[in-house]
Amino acid sequence: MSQDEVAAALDEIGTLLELKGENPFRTNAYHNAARLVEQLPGDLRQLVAAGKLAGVRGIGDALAEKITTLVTTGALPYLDELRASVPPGLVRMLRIPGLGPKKVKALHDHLGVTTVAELRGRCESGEVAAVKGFGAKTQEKILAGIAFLDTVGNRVRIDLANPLGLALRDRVRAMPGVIRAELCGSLRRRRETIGDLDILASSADPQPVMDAFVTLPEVVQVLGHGPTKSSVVAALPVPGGRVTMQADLRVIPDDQFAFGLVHFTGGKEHNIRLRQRAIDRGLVLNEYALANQTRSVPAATEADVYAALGLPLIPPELREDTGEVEAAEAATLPDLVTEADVRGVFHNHTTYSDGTASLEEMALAAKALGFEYFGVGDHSQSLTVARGLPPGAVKKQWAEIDRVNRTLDGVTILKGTECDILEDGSLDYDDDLLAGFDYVVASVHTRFEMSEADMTARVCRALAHPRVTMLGHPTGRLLLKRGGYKIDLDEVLRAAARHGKMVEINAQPSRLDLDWVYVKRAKAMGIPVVINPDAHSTGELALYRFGVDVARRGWLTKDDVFNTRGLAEVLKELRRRGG
DNA sequence: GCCGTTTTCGGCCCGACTGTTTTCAGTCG
Repeated sequence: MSQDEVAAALDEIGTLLELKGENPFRTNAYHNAARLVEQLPGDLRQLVAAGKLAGVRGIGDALAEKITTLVTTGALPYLDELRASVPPGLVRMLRIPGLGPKKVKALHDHLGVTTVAELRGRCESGEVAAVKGFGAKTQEKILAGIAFLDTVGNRVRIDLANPLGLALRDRVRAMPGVIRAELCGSLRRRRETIGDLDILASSADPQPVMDAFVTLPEVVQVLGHGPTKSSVVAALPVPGGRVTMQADLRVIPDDQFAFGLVHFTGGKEHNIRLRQRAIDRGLVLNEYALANQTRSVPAATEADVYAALGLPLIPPELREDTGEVEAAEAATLPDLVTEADVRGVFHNHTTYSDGTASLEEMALAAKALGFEYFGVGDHSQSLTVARGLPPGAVKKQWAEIDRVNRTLDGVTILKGTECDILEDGSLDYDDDLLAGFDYVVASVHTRFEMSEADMTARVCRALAHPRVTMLGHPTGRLLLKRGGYKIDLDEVLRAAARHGKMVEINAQPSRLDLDWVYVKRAKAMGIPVVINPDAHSTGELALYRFGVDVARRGWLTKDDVFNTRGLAEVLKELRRRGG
C-alpha cells in the first residue's frame, strides 16, 4: 500500500471514530498521523522495514503497528470492522456545512438516517426540527447546506479563486474606516485549490465594515453576520463561467493586525505549533495578541510575531507544519525561489501542433515577461489529436527557429519537443531525430488506464533514454476533474535521480503536476526541477507563476530550479546532457 | 491515540458565531 493510501486509511479511521463518538483527542491522533505519513520526507516502506516508525513524533506503538499492517498487507481488519459499523452515507453528511460528527451521530441515532438524500427528506418533513438539540433553524441550515454542497461547496482552482479574492480584498480596502486588508488562508499559502476565501481587515470601527461587506455586489448569500466576523457566498464572472465561493471577513484593531495575519494565514497545524511555543514561553497566542496577565508583546509585522516566538519569519507557503518550525529554529529555512528568478521556459506549444500562436509571437511574449529563452515543446507525431509533428514538420520548425532567432533580439528560441512516452516506454521519435533537439520533455498522453506497475515501468524506461531531459506532468492529473494515472511516483523519482533527469512542475492551474508534496521529495533526492507553463497561447506563458507557487510550497530555492539559470548556462548544461 | 528532565496520568490551541440553551454545545477555521 502506498504512502498516500496509508494516509487516507488513517484519516478514514479518525473520521469513523468521530462518528462513533470517540474521544476527540484520540480521533485527532489518527488525523494527525495521516498527515505525518503523507508528508513523510523519506520512504514509508523503508521506515517500516527498519522498525523506526514509532520514533516519529506523533506516532506511538499503536499507530506504528496499524501502519505496519497497512503497508505490509495492504489492509487493516480494524478499519474493515469500523467501516462495517458506520454507514458510508454518514461520512458524506459531514461535508454539509454546519454538520459535524456530533450532530450527524444524533441524527443517525434518533432518526436512523444513513444517507444525505434521506436527511433531506426528514428535513422537508420537519422531523429533524423535533430531535433534541435541533430546531427549525438548524433544519433550515441543513437544507441550505445540502444545496450548498450541490452547487458551490466544492474547492476551486487557485487561478479562479485568485481574482475573486483580489476583487473582495480591494472592495474591503476601499471601505471607509479600513486601515489594512489582506487575503489570508490557503490562498495566501498558495495552495493549488481553495476551499474558501479569508480576508482580514483592520479598523477602529468594525460594524460598518461588516455591514458593507454583506451587501457587496459580489455577495449572493449571507451565511453569518456578527460584529467582527461575517461569512458570505460571493460570485464573480470569469472566462468560461462564474466562480462562486464562500468568503469570510474578520475585522480587528490595527495594532492586532499582525497577530491576525499570522492566525488566519497559517494552516491549522502550523498555528497549533506556534501556540505551543507561546505556552512554552508563558504566553498565550491568539488572533489578537501574544500575551499573559502581566504583559503583552507588541508586533507591527508578522516578523515581529515570529521573532517573539524565537523564530525568523516563515513564508506563508511553508506554514503547514511539515518541518518549517524546526527549520526556522535551526535557521535552515530555504531562501525560496521567486517569480523574478525564472529566466525562461521549456514546455510550450505553437501553431505547429495545438497552440494558437506562432513561434515568433510566443518568443516575443516570452521576452515581454522578461525571459531570455523560449523553449518550444510541440507534440510528437503519434499524438494526432493534438496535431503532433511528423519528422518532416520538426525539421521545418527547426529551420524556422533558426530563421526567427536571427531576427530576434534579447530572446532565443530553443528547439525542444514534448515527446510522447509510448505504451512500452519507448519514445515517439527515433534517436537520430531526437539528437537534433536541444532537449526532450517526455510525457504520457495515452493509455492512462494501465496498471500501476506497468505505468511505472513505462515511465521509468523512458527516463532511462539518454535523450530525455525532463519528465512532463508526471501524473497526468487534472485538478478537481480526474486523478492522475496510477503510478509509483517514488519509484519514478528514484529513476529520475539515477539517470540524472529533471522533473517538471507543469504550471497549468488545472495540473500543477508534480504536486508540491513530491516536489519536496524530489528536492531531497537532488533532482533538478523545471517550472513550465505548458503554454498553448501567448497569454498562458504567465501561468508559470502558479508553478512558482508550487515550487515554493515544495521548499525549492533558486538553485533547485533549472530555468532560473541564464541562457548560456542552460545551453551549456543541455549540451553536456545531450552528450 | 500521543506525550513527559517538575508528569506513566492527565493533559492535549484558541476564539467567533449560531442555535437552542436559561449557561452552553457544536461547528468552523
